[in-house]
Amino acid sequence: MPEHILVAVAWPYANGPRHIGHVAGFGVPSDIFARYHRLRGNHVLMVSGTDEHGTPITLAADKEGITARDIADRYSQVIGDDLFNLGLSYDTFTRTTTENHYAVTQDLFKTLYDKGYILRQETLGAFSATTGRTLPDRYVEGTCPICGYKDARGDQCDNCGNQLDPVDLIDPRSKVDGSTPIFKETEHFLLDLPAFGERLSAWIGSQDHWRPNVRSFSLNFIKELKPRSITRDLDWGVPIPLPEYVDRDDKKIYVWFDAVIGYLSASIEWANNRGTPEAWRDWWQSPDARHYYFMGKDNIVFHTVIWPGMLLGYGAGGVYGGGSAAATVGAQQAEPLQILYKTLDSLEELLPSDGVGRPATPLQLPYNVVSSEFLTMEGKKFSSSRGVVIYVNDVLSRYDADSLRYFLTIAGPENQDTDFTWAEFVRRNNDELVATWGNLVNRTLTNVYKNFGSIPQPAALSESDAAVIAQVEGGFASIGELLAGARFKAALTEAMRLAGLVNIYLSEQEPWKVIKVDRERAATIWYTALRCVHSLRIYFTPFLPFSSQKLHEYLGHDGFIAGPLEFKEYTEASGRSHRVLTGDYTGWVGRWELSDLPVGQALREPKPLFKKLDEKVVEEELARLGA
RNA sequence: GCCGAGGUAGCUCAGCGGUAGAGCAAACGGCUCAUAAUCGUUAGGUCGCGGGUUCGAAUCCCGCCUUCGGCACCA
Repeated sequence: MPEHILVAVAWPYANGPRHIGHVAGFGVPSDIFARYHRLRGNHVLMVSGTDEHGTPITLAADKEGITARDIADRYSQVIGDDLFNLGLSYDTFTRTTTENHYAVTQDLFKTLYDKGYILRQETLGAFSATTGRTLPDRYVEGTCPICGYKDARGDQCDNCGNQLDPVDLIDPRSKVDGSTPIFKETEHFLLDLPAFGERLSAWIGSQDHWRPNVRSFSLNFIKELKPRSITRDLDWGVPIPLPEYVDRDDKKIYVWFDAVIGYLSASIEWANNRGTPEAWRDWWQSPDARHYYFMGKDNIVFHTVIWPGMLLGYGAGGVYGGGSAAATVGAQQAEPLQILYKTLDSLEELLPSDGVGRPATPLQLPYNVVSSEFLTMEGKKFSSSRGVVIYVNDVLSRYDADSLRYFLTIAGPENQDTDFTWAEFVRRNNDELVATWGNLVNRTLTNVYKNFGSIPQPAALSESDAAVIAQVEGGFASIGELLAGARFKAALTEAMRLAGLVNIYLSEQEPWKVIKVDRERAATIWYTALRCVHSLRIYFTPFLPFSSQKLHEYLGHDGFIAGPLEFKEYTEASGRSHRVLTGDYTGWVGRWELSDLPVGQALREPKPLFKKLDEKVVEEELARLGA
């Protein structure tokens, strides 16, 4: 039975281009996972988008004298291009600035508010005297009241390590322009996380299949749950859906609150865009669906505690959870919802159209939260400001996506921090990817193409022929199990080991010698190698989609085993349009199972799958870093 | 400071209660179909330090050293 698998990928923040550490942590792993499950015949929905609200984007905009939307537009484009070029096969990669996302976010907020899970509280906040903008704690600097250190930050003193409150700093100043901040009382909304404490504790405690660090970290975190602020004093965000706030420009929903809702809103957008507006429910309201979230370790609690808390609170309520707009927009709530959405022109189009009568069903909680560690760069932390950074775009402009995907999988930060160095990148590419897998494919295809032109008819298989075939074909089970368990590094290692077995087999059999005396035996040896390559092609497809597609074609097969992605433009009610990264993956032909190697099928002229890199690129890239 | 994760061969990492592993780098040999690719052999570690539990610990517990992450208004 095919399963419904939601692959929910962390939303890259659109205040600049993303570096390879970001795609190493969640982009490539999530894509491998999604492609594997598609090969298994499961119904995969892979969603994400650019995260476009929040203070850093407004600051970047101020710096350039343009609007926050300008910044978000620019980097949403850049990031989308990067993900496309890396071959990340999202069903929908959208943005948090769509009307759809605003509507879903406001529904979540309003529903939680109506249910009493959102509290109101007056707090003291810092504001810039020059711009009137809010200053987050870390953007206020001053003298530490405890140790006297002159450049303490509002949230913490880097000298004595004590946690601070910006109000207590002596001679506070704005980190942005040095002006003295103004402190004033402001009302905020807080998510009542303690209300979910027991349920979260029981739920997390029972998730035995999570990676241990994710589970223990989360369990520890919820020991001391406090209400968490979900609004900010800033003009760039989703409007607060309450009559007294919805039109105000000085207070919006906190970016993290809306960002996690993106998983749901993007699923709904996907369903709408393809003309089946209810289809998202097969993932979100089906108890059999499994949700996998991919992110870096700094985001764990947002996905294991805060978002699940929001989902628990929302339950089967709200416009989306209840199964239909009509069911929840009953007599009592019809009016507030009108106010709620009055900034939108056409609410109806955004709401489910035919869900009336569907039983209220709570939205699904995460099944697994797959968190990665961090990638470092030549031994140092990535830092855009200090120039310790390699942008995805930069790498892809000079090297193949599959080379980068290979490195980020085999040497990525799956279980612990790992280091990217150009020397390792070149070595992994040349000595592993090219030498083991690329070379096996190349020597096999060129020999067969040259000597037979098509897949040769084998005679009876010898014991060693059968043995190597059996070992390689065992990969469907062994590699499949590793992939299903999100153990990507081990899975790729196993695939490489199996490819190596075939190289050994060929060295022992020496078909290039045999062919001079016994053409039929040589044909059998090459058939055996081809049959292994034919299966290995499937194993490598999730990891290396571009080269696997080429191999698929060289073997004489038709159709896409890993086909093209596409951008589509969608226009919403307001008339504003946005670009979505998507693709039609249902027509792809590969299956994660043994398939016949058709004897007599003509091969297409093979070319090397991968490029060997000159050792000089190490020096060149290091020089580029220094410059 | 509190919480958490890591410190294993020259390098990058896997193993996480049962005689120390892989790849690369190093040394030697075979092969020459293949992107001078490949195949084989050898060498290389008191598994951060100190205690403890156990028949047995890299693997569990305690302490210390060290690196990194989180600690509510950066995402």
